Amino acid sequence: MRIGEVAAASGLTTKTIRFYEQAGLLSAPPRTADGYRDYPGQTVKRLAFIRDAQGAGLTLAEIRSVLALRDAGFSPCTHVTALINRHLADIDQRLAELRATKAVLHGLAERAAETDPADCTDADVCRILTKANAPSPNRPDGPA
Amino acid sequence: MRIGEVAAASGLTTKTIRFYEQAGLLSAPPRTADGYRDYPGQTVKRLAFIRDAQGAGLTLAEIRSVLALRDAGFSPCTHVTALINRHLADIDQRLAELRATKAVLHGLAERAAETDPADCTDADVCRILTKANAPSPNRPDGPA
DNA sequence: GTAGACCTTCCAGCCCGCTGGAAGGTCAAG
DNA sequence: CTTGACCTTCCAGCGGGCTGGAAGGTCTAC
Repeated sequence: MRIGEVAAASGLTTKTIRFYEQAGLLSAPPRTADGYRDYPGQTVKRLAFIRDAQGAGLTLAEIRSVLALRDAGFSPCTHVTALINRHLADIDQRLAELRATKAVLHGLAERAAETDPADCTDADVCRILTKANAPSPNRPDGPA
Repeated sequence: MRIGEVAAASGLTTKTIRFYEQAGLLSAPPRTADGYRDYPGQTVKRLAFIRDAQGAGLTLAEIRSVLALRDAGFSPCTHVTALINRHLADIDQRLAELRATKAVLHGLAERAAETDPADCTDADVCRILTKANAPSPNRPDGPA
């Protein structure tokens, strides 16, 4: 099938499909006499897999690694399990960061509510934001 | 003071400071006779403010808008409050997304635990990740 | 013959917040 | 005089996942 059909069947754009090829997620398909890409039907499944894996939060690079294992004849189960666990850990960390930021913002919102704009002088830029990190005993550091 | 001193005092790099100038967060300082940037002492405070605001999760574009208001002689309080509230909303949404992804991954991890690699055939790429082939009877699928 | 739907390639840009490097100028110390 | 620290400019790239456009080839239908 041609790229447009694959696109329609998979819900992606032709651009994205070519991009995936270029990114190593799809191998280059055979070409018709006039140079058009001629995909086997499984490509649609492969793209569906990519979608699923993306939905699970895997990056294209990770998905590529899974596909490469499979393409090389290995069962990627162990690898996939490791990826899943790593992503779970990442997510937990990200959740913690977000919650910390949320707490900071809540504090600021409170402060905003009780701040008189008249107190906000030029020197401070903005009194609401200025001392944000100061009173906190343990600052979450680094723009992660 | 020269850019290096400002960098040392603020904990940023000279690169970053020049970048901030270019990004409109700092106005171009006067120059010494030999063309070096010659910053007033307040710049360090302004940079500290930028850090604080970043710590609160504001983007540089937002911080620029706050600074612009202040520089124009307005009190940015209302604006800042709106930004804070918007960020809180964003964070809640992001938290929800992350939790959803986490749930998906947990489901996958479970499936991984009970999947026999031998069942994982070439056609599937990986049975753990493939949604369509999921034979689990009790998996409510709800993409967030 | 001509429109238009499809395909091809390659290059560029998007967002965000920097970071690195090249190539040069300026100053103080030894 | 040389070394080295500092400063200047400009340009490029990172990661992630595409997306857009230009400029062209090819097929079908009318």
